[in-house]
Amino acid sequence: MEKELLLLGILRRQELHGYRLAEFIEHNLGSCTDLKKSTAYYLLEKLAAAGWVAFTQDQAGKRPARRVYRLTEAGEAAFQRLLRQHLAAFTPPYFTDDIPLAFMDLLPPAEALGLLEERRAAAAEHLSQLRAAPAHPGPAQWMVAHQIRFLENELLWLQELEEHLQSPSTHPTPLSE
Amino acid sequence: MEKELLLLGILRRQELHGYRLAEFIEHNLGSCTDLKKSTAYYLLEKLAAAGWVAFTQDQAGKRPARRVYRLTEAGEAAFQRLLRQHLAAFTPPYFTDDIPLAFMDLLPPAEALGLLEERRAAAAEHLSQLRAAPAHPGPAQWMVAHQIRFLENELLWLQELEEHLQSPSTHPTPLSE
DNA sequence: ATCTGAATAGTCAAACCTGACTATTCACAA
DNA sequence: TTGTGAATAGTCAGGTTTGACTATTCAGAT
Repeated sequence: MEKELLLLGILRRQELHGYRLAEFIEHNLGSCTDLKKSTAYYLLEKLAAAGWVAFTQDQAGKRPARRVYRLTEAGEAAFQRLLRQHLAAFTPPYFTDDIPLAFMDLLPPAEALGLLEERRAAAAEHLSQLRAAPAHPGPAQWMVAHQIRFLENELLWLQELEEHLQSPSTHPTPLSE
Repeated sequence: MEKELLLLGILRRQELHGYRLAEFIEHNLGSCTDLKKSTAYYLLEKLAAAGWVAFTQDQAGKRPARRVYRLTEAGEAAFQRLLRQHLAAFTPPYFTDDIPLAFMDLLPPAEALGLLEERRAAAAEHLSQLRAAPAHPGPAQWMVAHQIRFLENELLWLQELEEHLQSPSTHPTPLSE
């Protein structure tokens, strides 16, 4: 339900139609969520069916009427409940990028090393993109901060992984001690 | 395609029928992937349609015939290609748990703090579960190691977040400097 | 005045994923 | 030998997500 929570939280601040909402998410939260435009439309209909948002038709000129969504009272209650519930919960994430690590041993160490260096370069690039971002002040601050924190840790981890591949003996194996 | 890569990599080592495959994943990789049994069946059919795996009917007694899947040559080629491609790539993960952070400021700081403490306790619990796991040696070593590394960083980050909530002035705000 | 490409606004079929369900076999206790 | 619960093996309807598509409006170039 986290995506629903996000939509509720945004609509709570200001009423919007689907396109604006999706645009807002893409521009402000693009680095923190994978919610796509078509998913947003889908979820808006679901929220409307649940009575958590309502909409009015906004007929401007001859173009197809836009649905302008706003939070209902039931929606506000749901938002409050979901916010608390999900703030207290911890869900371990799954890293799809980790799957190839399970088969690294099938490659010549030198090749694996080269590929991991590519990966680390991509991660480093991504991190500097994030750091360079317009530093827009807003509710996404903590989300971005966490993402940065995560990436910094990833870079360290990838470096250690590479060091292990270079000289397995002098560097600790994963779960060792 | 990472999930497909995982299935290919497992079938490459040994031919299996759907149930064994799903069981293997659940037991050995449960903490690292969210691949479910029914998804495995779905993907197996997809892989078969693509010609990357083939199956033989294994009729034992009166029970419905089991499909025993094995890697084809095309599957081996695909595996080699996908392994290199995904080992070199970096895909930023999205943390659904971060979404509520965007709305933390709507709660009284004391309440937010309490909820975050719950979250950190859950994360710590999860970490010790992982650490206590049977330390099965296998190809999943690096995946588990990464997960542990990630969780350690998460705990530190949550602690800092809590400290900031307790005394915003003396602890740095997210993107500050 | 008209043309063109970008921005706006949204739809839809197809792909993906999952929980809940069915059905058989097996171990073993009663 | 019969009943019971766990393990085995898989299916399927329904929910979710997405890329690709349509269609309108608008700003500025020609």
